[in-house]
Parts: sequence; structure tokens; C-alpha cells
Amino acid sequence: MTALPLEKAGEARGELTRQRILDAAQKLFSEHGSNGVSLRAITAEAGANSAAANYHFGSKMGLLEAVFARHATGIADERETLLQDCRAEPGRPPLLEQIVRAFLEPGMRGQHGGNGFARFRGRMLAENTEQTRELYARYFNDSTGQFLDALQDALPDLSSHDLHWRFHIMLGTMVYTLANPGRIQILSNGDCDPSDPGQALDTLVPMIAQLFRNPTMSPARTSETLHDINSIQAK
Amino acid sequence: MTALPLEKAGEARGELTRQRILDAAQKLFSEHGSNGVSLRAITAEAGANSAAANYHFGSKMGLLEAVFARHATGIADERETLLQDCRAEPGRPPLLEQIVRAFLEPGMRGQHGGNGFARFRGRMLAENTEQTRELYARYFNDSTGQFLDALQDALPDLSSHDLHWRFHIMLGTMVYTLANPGRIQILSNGDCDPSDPGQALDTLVPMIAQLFRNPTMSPARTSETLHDINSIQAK
DNA sequence: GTCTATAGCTGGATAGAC
DNA sequence: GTCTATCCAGCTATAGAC
Repeated sequence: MTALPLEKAGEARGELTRQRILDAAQKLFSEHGSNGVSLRAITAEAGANSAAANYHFGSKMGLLEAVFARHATGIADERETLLQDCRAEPGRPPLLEQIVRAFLEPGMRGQHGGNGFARFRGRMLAENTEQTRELYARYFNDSTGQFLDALQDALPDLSSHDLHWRFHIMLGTMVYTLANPGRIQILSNGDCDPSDPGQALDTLVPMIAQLFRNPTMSPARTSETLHDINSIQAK
Repeated sequence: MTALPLEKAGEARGELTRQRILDAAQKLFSEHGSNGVSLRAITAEAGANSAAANYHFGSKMGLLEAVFARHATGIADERETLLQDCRAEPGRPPLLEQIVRAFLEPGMRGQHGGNGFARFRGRMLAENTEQTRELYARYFNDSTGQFLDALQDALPDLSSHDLHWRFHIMLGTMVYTLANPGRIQILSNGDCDPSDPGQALDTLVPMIAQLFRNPTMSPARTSETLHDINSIQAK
């Protein structure tokens, strides 16, 4: 597509082929999962041959890792940068909204979240194989820990147990949104579209921030306390 | 394993083999996805041969559908029965908690949710292929619509748009919990265990009910209104 | 109803020309 | 660096004995 100045035809074409294979792999892995698509199909989509993929990436698994690594570090870095900018200050959104957005946004749009990598990531998470678990832990465990700490600081009265469970809800929502099963689009006749990153972020960030902010309701006292809470919160 | 009295050796063994193949398929599909495991591996686990599986189910895809159908109808029926029992009444949990639990519980434990089918279902949802989407829609669209209606009745002031988005969060949490990526267990040092259905339901039901109950916060006025809301809700 | 054997195919990986 | 050609493992599905 883009016509780059070619200094050395060989090298430049090599880079382009490598890039095209990565792009095709990201697209097809996203659509069919890592086991649902063949190396042959990927390289055909890229206008190359399966031998080229093995030359550049060693194996199909190497290709999968390369697709992942291409953007994962960028997402983790962007998250941490955004987190460091979060602070409670007049004229800014509430701190919790800032933290939640800092966690969700880098993976959902922008340099590393857009162009299909979001969907790829959602699918890798959903597949939940030994390999993808290891990859995900290696690239994201650090920054995730930082966000848990920041959330606990912002919510000192929330128990660690509840904090982690709400984080679990946020992760599930993120993964489900990225994987885009298209279910709520149909059920809402197209009114809700989680595959639109702008709409998804603007809608989910306040909902999830509010979820973190809700008071603890221990299961045992659910039925007694909720009447009081309803009378305060219900519109 | 179980030594049943055999009246007619042929028929009884047939049923047992069929059952063992279904059980093995459910287990291995759950662990590796529908493309990650071979018919040979399934029938080996069941102590049978791949020909037996094809005899009983026609094809590998037929086997997948049979595993799904074995419990899906039961879950949808149980959901609808539970939903019809939901009502606001002194001495019972709040209506919203009842509805949320009626939706989540049948798939997470009991006759149709336990014994690994929960995990199988989570993985099928996560795989999100044309076939699994179709299966899921066929078996669950009706009851899901009923729950959306019941929730809208219970929350007349919540916009349809917000209602669907919150339902999206509930679906994502359910799928992520069923698929059990094990991530929050590690991050919380084992304190949170979404793979324990009792703990998961008792924790998630009040959190999600509260999520539905939260007031609408349009993205545009997020920063202004949240300070008021904080002062009411923050502990 | 269950088995063995196998046909027929697909896909990952490699050898070697260019 | 990229191609063609090919090897071989592993899969689904079926034929046919029992």
C-alpha cells in the first residue's frame, strides 16, 4: 500500500513481507483463534508463502508470540504512563474514573489497541491456553499490580477481597468487550455497540468506576441493608 | 468405573459408551477448546474408539452439539422457572438480587451447571465461532429476552441503552468467570476464587445487582455529578 | 454397537533452487 | 529473503469384520 523509498530492495521487501505476515496473522488469529487458522491461510492472505513465515518467526507459535509482543509492551507502558498522570484535582474527572480509563484505554484504541490488536488480544485471553496465560502474565502482571495498588489507595475503606472481585468484573468486561461476541448489539437492536471503542470507553468507564465505589454489601446482610441503600440511590 | 447391572449387555454398554464419550468430550473441550483436541483423544479418554463417536454423533461437530444440548435446555428452563418465582416481598432478598441470581445460578451450579459444563459453556462462548454463536442464540435468546424485560420492569427509570450496557457487563463477567482464566486467584493470592460457584454467586449477585441499581451517569456530566454521589455513597 | 484398518486430506516444517 | 516442492505427522470419517 505505502510506497516506501527502497534503498536495498532485498532488505526492504523482507521487512514488508514480515510486516504483511504479522498483519495477516493478527487479523486471522483474531477471527478464528490460534487453532482455527492455518499458516498457509495466513501467508496466502499476506501474499507470501508458509516458508517465509517459518523463516521470519521459526514456527507458528513464534508467529503468535510475535503478534502479541508487537503491541503488548506498548500497552503496558502506556498504561503506566497514564496511571502516573492520575490525580485528584479540580477540573479533572474523579480519580477513580481516571484510573479505570488509564487501565482500559490503551488496550482498546490508539497506537496499540486499534487496528485489530484489541480483538486479537481478547481472543488470546479467551482461549486461555498455557501459552497465552504465560504470555499475558509476562507482559502484563507488573502493570496490573500497580493498578490494584492505585485502586486500593483510592478506596482505602474497601476490603482487599472486594477490590479484587470488582477488578475481576472489570477484567471480564474488558475481555468480553474486546472479543466482541456481538450479542448485546443484537439484543439491543444495534443501540449498544461495544465494538466502537469511543462509545465503549465513555460508557464503561463511569459504570465501572461506580462499581468500584459502591459500598460493600456482604452476602449475609444483603436483604436487610438494600432497602436503605435503594432509597438513597434509586432515582 | 461404576458397575451397573447389565440386563442387555449390548444396549447397556452402548448407552454407557455414549455417556462416557459425552463426559470425556465435555472435559476435553472445556480444557482445550473445540479445535484444540482431537476425536481420537476424546475417545481414548472415554476408553473407546473414534468410530464409536462417529456412530453415535455422526461427526465431531455433532458431538459438540450433543454436549451443548445435553444441558443447555435445562439451564434455560431452570432460569425461566426461577424468574417466575421472583417477586418483591418482605423477608426475601430485593427483587433485583433475585433476578440476577435467577439468571446466573442455573449455569454456574446444580444439575446443569456443575460437573464441568460451566467451563465448557464458558469456553464455547469465548470461542465465538459461527457455530457456537448459532447454538447459543438458539438455546438462550428467548430466556435472555425475558430477563431483559424483567430487569427493565424492575428499573423503569433506567434507559434501555444503559440497561443493555449493564447487561453486557453481567454477560462478560459470567463468561469470564465460567472460562476461569485463574488470573484473579493469582493476583489475590488465592483469596478470591471465581471457580468456587458458591463464593462466586454470593459475591457477584449483590455486586451486579448494585451495578444495575446505580444511577445513570452520562459521560458528559461525569465530572460534575460524581462529587455529590461520592459524598452519599462513599463509606 | 464396537472394533481394526485405512482412505483421504490438511497442515507444520524443511530442503534446496534462485 | 523468498520461492517451489515435498516429507510426514495427525486428523476426520468410513468400510467392513465381529
